[in-house]
Amino acid sequence: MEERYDFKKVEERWQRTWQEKNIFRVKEDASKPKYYCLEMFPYPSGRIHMGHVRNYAIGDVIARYERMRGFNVLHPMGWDAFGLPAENAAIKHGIHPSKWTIENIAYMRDKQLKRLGLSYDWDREVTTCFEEYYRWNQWFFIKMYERGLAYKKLSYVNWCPSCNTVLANEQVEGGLCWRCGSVVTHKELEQWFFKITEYAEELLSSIDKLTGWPERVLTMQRNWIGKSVGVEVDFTVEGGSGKLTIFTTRPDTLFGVTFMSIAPEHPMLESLIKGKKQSEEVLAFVQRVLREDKAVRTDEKQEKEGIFTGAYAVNPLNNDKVPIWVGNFVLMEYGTGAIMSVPAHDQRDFEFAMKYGLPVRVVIQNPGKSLVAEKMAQAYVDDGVMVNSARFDGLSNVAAKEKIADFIEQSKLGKRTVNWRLRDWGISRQRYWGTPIPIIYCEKCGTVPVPEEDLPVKLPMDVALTGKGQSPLAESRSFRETRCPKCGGTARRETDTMDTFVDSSWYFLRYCSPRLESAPFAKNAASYWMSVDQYIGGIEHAVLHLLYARFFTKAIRDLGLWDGDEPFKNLLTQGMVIKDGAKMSKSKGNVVDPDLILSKYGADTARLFSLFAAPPERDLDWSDQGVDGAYRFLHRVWAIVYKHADRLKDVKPAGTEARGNRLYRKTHLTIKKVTEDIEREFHFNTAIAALMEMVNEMYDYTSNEFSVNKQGRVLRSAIDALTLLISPFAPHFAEELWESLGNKASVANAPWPQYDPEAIVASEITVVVQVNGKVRSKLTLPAGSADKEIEAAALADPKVREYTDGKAPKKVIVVQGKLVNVVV
RNA sequence: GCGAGAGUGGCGGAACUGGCAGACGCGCCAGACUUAGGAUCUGGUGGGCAACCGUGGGGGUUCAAGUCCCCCCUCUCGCACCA
Repeated sequence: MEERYDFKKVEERWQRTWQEKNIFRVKEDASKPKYYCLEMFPYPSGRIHMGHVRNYAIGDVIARYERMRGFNVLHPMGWDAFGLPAENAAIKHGIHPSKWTIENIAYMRDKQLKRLGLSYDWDREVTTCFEEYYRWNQWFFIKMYERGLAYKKLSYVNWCPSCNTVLANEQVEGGLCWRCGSVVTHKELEQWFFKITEYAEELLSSIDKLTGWPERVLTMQRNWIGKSVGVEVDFTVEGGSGKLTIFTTRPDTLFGVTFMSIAPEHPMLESLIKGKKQSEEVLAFVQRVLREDKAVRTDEKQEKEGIFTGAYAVNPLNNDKVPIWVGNFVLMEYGTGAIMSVPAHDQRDFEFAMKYGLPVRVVIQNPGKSLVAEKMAQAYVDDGVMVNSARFDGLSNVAAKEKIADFIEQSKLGKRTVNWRLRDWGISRQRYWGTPIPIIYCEKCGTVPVPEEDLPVKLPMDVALTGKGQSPLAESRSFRETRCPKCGGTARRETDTMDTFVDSSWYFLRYCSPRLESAPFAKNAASYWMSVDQYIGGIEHAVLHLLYARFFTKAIRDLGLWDGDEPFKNLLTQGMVIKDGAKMSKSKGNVVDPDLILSKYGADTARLFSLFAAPPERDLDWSDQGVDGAYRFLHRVWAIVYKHADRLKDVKPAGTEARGNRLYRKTHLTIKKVTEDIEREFHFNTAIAALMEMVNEMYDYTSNEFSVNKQGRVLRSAIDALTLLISPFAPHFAEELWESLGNKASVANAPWPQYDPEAIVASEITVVVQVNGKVRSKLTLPAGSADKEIEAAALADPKVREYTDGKAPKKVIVVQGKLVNVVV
């Protein structure tokens, strides 16, 4: 151990040692409990940013802690390596996406991540753009195709004009592209879909099992899936031109229908307006609305507009004749594209009725005060008693919901049904750098999946990328033209590639057996390692990756490949790294480059600071001065250990005989505190604060006359504990101290310290004395003093006497060993 | 509008079941060592001269409230015409 802490030497040395000795290589071991710790793998953009540093530092503390607790820890890392930036770089700089990606990975792995000292089993590295990986994307696709979970249909899709590709619903944020922020347009295209809706019910119901996930992620998923239970009801169109089917979640308001509204795209529109005097006007309205951009039209602030079609529908419950309107707010893709409108009990309908002078009919009476239709200023949407609803009058509307639904089903007027907001997952992308969809189109045989033995369908390397036009793969004749696997005739390949979110939907399973060539993963390995015990990543994936991965896991289960329902048992969503109150971004000029921090302070300081400055789930405010503080702390620890290490090398650590010693007690209190803080929601910031307190105590303890004989053993046990406790946070640093104390094996595999409950018992207690709830004095009493003794001591206290002014106390409250409140 | 989370010193943040508000760190002030200090160590540091006042604001419960209850304000994130 050198006198001065030289982080560069220390970190390089231990990184080399870990690698040479394969300290973090793991394999299945039935004799040990397993722990799977996973951080969301990065996109190889070229450089890591502070968000990555934070994410991996958090994961590494957990992995190292659980390892020391005796778990067999799987802690892998890989690359989400397909995606658009590689293609854009190719277009801009003329470098092949493959070369660009592989060079980025090499830099990020060897020059950045490895410098952070993360305890990964690098032998399990997974790279999704390699054939050995993406062939299994294709294999899953075919398995899903065979089961009807992958299908092709013509559909309106979200189209990003800037990225030149399709986007899934999950990738459109407020009408803008999630990647580049361009306004998303719509296009009709033949698209491949994964039938995620098949799992809608289970994806929703098993959310309740995800007790280790943050509530807001669960809420976001629930909202996204958007289950709504209701009834479909057939209204007949007056004049006999068929049925108009509507969906409602409020069958209890059926008697209050005063008009109907249909979407401008509704297929019945044409027949409804045929021969009506207003048909031209209606068509003009519809065309105007349809020309508007979808994002604009569906903006809530957009004024609700409509026009009467001239046609009427008959309410099957009371035979009322109600006008049919076209509304710009009615969505063709939700429900049936037609709604019944009940202005008395729906605010939107109410506003629409007021605007166009349509009638209001109350069918649910407010039990408090009587509603009068003409005097209503807004819709009444709460529960109440049924009125104006024939034989349902007098029932509570909650009961009537069921009764009316029953009646509708019995009379064959409609049926109970469930509507979902969740749409099937469109996975076709008209881009190059992704997994080719393994489908062949044959004129004779139609759509033919590529046979398993012909996989992978390799991504050709000689495709010209222009960024213009359709799928780049369509430009490659050698790729496009092929033979039909069924009849051998000429055929063409599908030239779209898969959404890269397919890659990340099962990579956690691949880590279980990353080099397996016969299957995506080995069932026994997955049985041992899965599920992921702790998953860590950003909140931005709440409904993208995290929903797709859950879907894939369930589909994989149904393929019989793994016996589990959910991929991630516990989820930690770490906050963003911000600086000067804003997210780090090039345009703001507040980016902190991890490379600079690593060169100036080293990995251990960078890790320590990013864990100390805020609890993991909160945003972290980066502060250069705060980093100095973390750096200083390590130097301070180094200095005190260096000062005593030589003398203490052969000193036995103190045992139970040291109970009662101040530093010994602090040591055990710190072991307790750090352990509990890690266990309790990973509160690393307070755990590190406790370590700082302990170091302050060590300085205090050794500042006066110090004798190795008398105090050395206590100090030795303090330094031992400190080294172990700090090792998940500052691993290189801890290894160096651990070695200097005479240990041969890596601290990474040393057992986590245990505290001695007897050692933390205090011999004296400080009792706070309050008069009328205000702190007036403090008493130091022997531990275990009885309440009566504490009370007597408090009343005898001169300060208390002064404040009670000689009056007899009205009441005295004694909180066991802690506090006395004298009430006068 | 709905849902989730948050408002505590000059700053980042502590306070786990109601019981000393401000742990720990940054910054600042003073001292020591020094030719020097942007190194290190030691001490101090919520406001106010004081009584006292202090956890976004206003009420309440309680011997005791950052913590529990009611009303309101602000900020962040997500969803948002879903019938």
